[in-house]
Amino acid sequence: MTGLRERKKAETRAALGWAAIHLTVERGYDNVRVEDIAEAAGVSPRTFNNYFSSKAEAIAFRHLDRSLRTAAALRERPADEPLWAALTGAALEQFTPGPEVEAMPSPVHTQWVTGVRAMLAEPALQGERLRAVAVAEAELAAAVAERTGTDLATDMYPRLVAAAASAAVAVAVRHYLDSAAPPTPIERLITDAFTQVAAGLPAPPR
Amino acid sequence: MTGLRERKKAETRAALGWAAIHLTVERGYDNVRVEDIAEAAGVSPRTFNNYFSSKAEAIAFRHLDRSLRTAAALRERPADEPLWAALTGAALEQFTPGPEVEAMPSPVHTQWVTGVRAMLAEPALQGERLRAVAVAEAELAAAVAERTGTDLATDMYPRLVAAAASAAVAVAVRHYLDSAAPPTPIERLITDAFTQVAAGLPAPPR
DNA sequence: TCATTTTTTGCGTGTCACGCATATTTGCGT
DNA sequence: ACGCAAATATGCGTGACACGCAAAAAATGA
Repeated sequence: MTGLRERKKAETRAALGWAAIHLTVERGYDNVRVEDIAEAAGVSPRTFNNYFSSKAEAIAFRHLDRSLRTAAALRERPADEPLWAALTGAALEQFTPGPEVEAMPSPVHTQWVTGVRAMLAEPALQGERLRAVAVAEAELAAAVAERTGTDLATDMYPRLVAAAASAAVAVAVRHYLDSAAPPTPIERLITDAFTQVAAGLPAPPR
Repeated sequence: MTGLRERKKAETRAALGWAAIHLTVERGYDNVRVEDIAEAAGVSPRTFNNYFSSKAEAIAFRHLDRSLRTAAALRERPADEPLWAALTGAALEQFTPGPEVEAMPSPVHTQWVTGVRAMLAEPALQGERLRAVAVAEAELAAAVAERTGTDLATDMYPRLVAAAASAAVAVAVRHYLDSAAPPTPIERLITDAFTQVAAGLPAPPR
C-alpha cells in the first residue's frame, strides 16, 4: 500500500509546503518566488506545479492537512459518545502544539509568530485557506452523516453541523490570536464556542 | 453625496462584474480573458484592474454585494424582534429573485443555471467567493454585536452567530442547487436551516 | 471659462500556470 | 538480479496576468 513511490511523493509535497511557509514567514509573501520554494525543497521549478497549482495552495497545504484530521478524529471517537461531545473532542485533538513549535527557542518563536500573523493577514492567501476549510468541512459532514445516520443527499443536517463546528473552531482561534496576551487557553475557547453553538446561540440577557 | 462621479464608478464596477459573470457562465472560466471582460464593459483592459485585482474578484463581486446587504437588512429590522427571527428575515430578504432572472425564458434559464453551476464548481473561484463571505460575515457580526449589546473585542458570541447564520444560508443554497428538480422552495430551506441552528442542532433520534 | 482633482488609458516588466516532449526513477514479474 | 512498463521529474516554450508609472482625458467647483 505505502510504497516508496507514495512516501517520496508525500515527502516532496510536505517539503514544498513547509518551504513555502518558511520562506513566506521569513520574507513576506511577495518576496518569495516559486523558484525559491522549489530550490529550498530541492526540486525543479516545474515540479512545484506538479504538486501545487499555485503558491497560495502550497502555503495552505499544511492547514488543509490539519483540518482534514478533524474528520478522521471524529470517526475514531467512541460511537456512544454524544455528537457534540465527540465533535468538541475531535476539534481539541488538533490543537496540541507540535514538537517543531514546542522546541523553538523563545526569541525565534516570537519573531516566528509575528511572521505567521503577517502571513495569515495576506489577502492573497485567505481565499486559499478558506477553500481548505471548505474541503475539510465536506469530510467532516460525511463523518457526521455516518455517525448520526443522516443522509448527505437529502438532509441539510450533517452539513449544518459541520459548518457550525468549523465556524466554532475558526472563531475560537481568531479570538485567541486577536488577544495580545492570551489569558484564556485555546482549549477553553474552543470548548466554550462549541457549548454556545450546541445551545443554539441564545441571545444574552441585556 | 452621490455625485455623477461616484455613480459612474459604481456603474462601471457593476458592468464589469456583470460582464465577468455573463461571459464565464457562457463560455467557462478559462475561456474568458480579462481583455474580453473589459471589452464587454466598454472599458480598457487596464481599467479592469483599477476596479478588480483579479478575474475571480470581479466574478465574486455581485455575490459579495448581496451578502453585505444581509448585515444592512439586519440593522433595518425592528429592535424588538427576537434575534434569530430577525436574522432569518434579513437572510430571506436577499432571496427574492431579481427581475433579470425572473424575465428569463425557460430554455435560456435552464442553460443559464447549468452554466452557473459550472461556474460555482470552478476551483479557482471558490476561494474568492469564500473570501467575500468572510467579509460579509464581519459586517454581520458587527450588526449582531450592536443588536445584542455584546462586544466584538471580548465576546465570541457575535462572531459565532454571524458564522452560524452565514453557514445556514450557504447550506440551504447549496441544498437548493444540488437538488435537480427543486421541490422545496429556497425560502423554506433557509427557514429550516435557521430553525435547526437556533435549536442547537440536536442529534436526530436514530 | 479655467484650474484642480479624479479617472482612464497605454506601455513595460516580472511572475506565473500549464501543455508538451524527454529523461529519470520506481514497481513488479520473471 | 534483470528488464520492461508505468509513474514521476525536468526543461522549454507560450499565453495570460497583476501592477507600477506617467500621460491623456474627463469631471468638479469656482
